[in-house]
Amino acid sequence: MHKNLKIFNSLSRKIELFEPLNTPNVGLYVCGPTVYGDPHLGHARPAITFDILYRYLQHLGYKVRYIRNITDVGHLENDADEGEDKIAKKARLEQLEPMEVVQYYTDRYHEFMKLLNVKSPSIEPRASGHIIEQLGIVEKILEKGYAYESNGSVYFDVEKYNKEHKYGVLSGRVLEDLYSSTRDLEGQSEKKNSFDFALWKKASPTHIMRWPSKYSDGFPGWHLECTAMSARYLGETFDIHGGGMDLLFPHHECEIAQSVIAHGHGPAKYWMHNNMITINGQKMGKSLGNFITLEEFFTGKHQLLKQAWTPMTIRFFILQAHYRSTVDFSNEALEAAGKGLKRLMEGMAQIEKIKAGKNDQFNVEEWSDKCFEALNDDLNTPVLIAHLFDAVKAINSAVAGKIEMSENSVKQLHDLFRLLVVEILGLETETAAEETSETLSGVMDLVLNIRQQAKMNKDWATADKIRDELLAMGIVVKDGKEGATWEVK
RNA sequence: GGUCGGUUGGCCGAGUGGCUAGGCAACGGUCUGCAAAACCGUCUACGGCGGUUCGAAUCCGCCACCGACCUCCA
Repeated sequence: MHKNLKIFNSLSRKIELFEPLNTPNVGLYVCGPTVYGDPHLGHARPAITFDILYRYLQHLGYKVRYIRNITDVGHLENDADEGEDKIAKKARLEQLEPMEVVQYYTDRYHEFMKLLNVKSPSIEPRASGHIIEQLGIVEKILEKGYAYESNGSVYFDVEKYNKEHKYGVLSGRVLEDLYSSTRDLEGQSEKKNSFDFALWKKASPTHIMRWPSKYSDGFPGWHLECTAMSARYLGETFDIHGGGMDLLFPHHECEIAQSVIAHGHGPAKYWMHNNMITINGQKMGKSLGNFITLEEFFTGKHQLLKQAWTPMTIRFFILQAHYRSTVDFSNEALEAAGKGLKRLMEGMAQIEKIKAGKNDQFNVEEWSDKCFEALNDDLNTPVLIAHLFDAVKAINSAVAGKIEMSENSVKQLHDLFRLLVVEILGLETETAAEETSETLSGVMDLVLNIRQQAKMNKDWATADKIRDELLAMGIVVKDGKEGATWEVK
């Protein structure tokens, strides 16, 4: 019923109505991590952004096949495709088999994604497991004459491609500009032009990750894996291709070129790109060395961090900004996010305590429409969150007896709030209180009863002592009109 | 240098040609034995200069500053 999701398509640079190629099925492909280092805050952004999309599409009733790859080969370290494979390098440094490195960081990635409550994709293919498919595409492109062999490597001929097709449709690049801007990289290259990109790279004698092919013992070029794996699992044309904005050029541009030649058309109907997380106004990234890993956030062990932040605070922090805007990290921003999240989650819990009345001073339907409108508007989570806070205000007022809500409204609000917060935004209560044992709650009832007695006897010393010492143990006592409640901090 | 994007109140962050999100912080009040929580209220911003318009933070132009991409990056 709310099926008028609109998304910003990087290809047209416009907001478009989302219409699947083959309703109710939706194919979604997102570029995953290169597993050669611990996941940092920047990795959390696309994971969470597309997690929201995945969850929301499912909520809308689509059957979604979500592919997020693991890049474990062929990602070259230096410019001009002349560098050393990232994973192989790390492996040599640490005296490990490359696949050990891959396994370790893949596990780490999964571990942290799980903490962030990011759902697993339907399929998580590895580049190294699809060498045959990639070689198949190399073959096709060679056959069609848009690639050339050079010293055992195969390169895509961008200049030739650009004559019949437009290179740069996604990024807005013009080939002529690339001649000048990349001029100084030429020289010892095997490539005809510096902007040609590798489809297959011959491995140097010391290179450990290698596969046989008729061109050479080598490994596939970076852009090829996504073309091969998306085609294999989603078909040659699918609905949405996503990734970070930094992948827009050259990675996604090259994917389109490869696909156009190999399959006769671009891979995806919609392209979506999330913006970067910045730190002091600069992109947080590996190359700048200004990144903070997720583990550091969760433990607080980083010189720039004032304290540890919970996974849900990180998630909420990211969702408070629109995915196409940059979001600037700071302790203050995280602190504000953490407190806001607490208010939101407590508000959700308070719904249970509303005593339904006769009048209805909160229009749930109108509110609900606004919430879905925000989601439909290119996944505008910050606006959705603003609406959620409006509801929190109403909930608190209702609990305080300042406004009335009908029984039906309370029920609707309860269900909708949970749907939006838990199912779609993927926010969960993190307090240990969730796992409160019967024993503890029994003990707490007793303790609070004794305190209540003390209060009635105006024995403030005892009452305060109980409150203060519970606080020291991490249990917050909240006095209310109907007696005290408590929660584990 | 080229291409693209941004500049919003103390901070973070939405947004729209007129009805002026939200969170955090701050201040005042209600409640409370005190406090916390909660509630109510206050704080009215859109880089600069021009232009279009009855009306612009929102559209156009110029300028300034910041950033992304052009090499690996989410």
